[in-house]
Amino acid sequence: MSRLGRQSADAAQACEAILATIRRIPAGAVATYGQVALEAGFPGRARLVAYALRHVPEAQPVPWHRVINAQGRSSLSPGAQGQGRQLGLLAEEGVEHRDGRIDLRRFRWQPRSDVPLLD
DNA sequence: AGGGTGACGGGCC
DNA sequence: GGGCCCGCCACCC
Repeated sequence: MSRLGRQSADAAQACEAILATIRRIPAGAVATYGQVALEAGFPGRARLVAYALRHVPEAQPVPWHRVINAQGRSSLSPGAQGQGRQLGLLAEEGVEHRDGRIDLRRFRWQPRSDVPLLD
């Protein structure tokens, strides 16, 4: 198992579900922590997403930079290694920001909402 | 066994 | 718009 440190089997399983959800976020879109939690089956547990993200090995193919907070901002520490890095990666994917703020109305990931529900 | 700490968020004011 | 408070809960002293 990819057990990071010592964490409960429960938490490890939750993290996997969360990372799997994050992998579904397409380039050019972003999702909030709360949104990922909900989509992964853990409504109201945004902090669990933060926890999962904190422990993602860099080598792993998880688009961590596509997860931002509900204010449309990076929750990483200010600086080139934190917010700058995340905003840079997002910019490469076409996600624009004004003074570090991303317009969620434009770039929020909308899982399967594109499915036309014809009446 | 307690208390503190978060890559959070919603509700209020 | 911004700030505060409180719920959340896994982990770490």
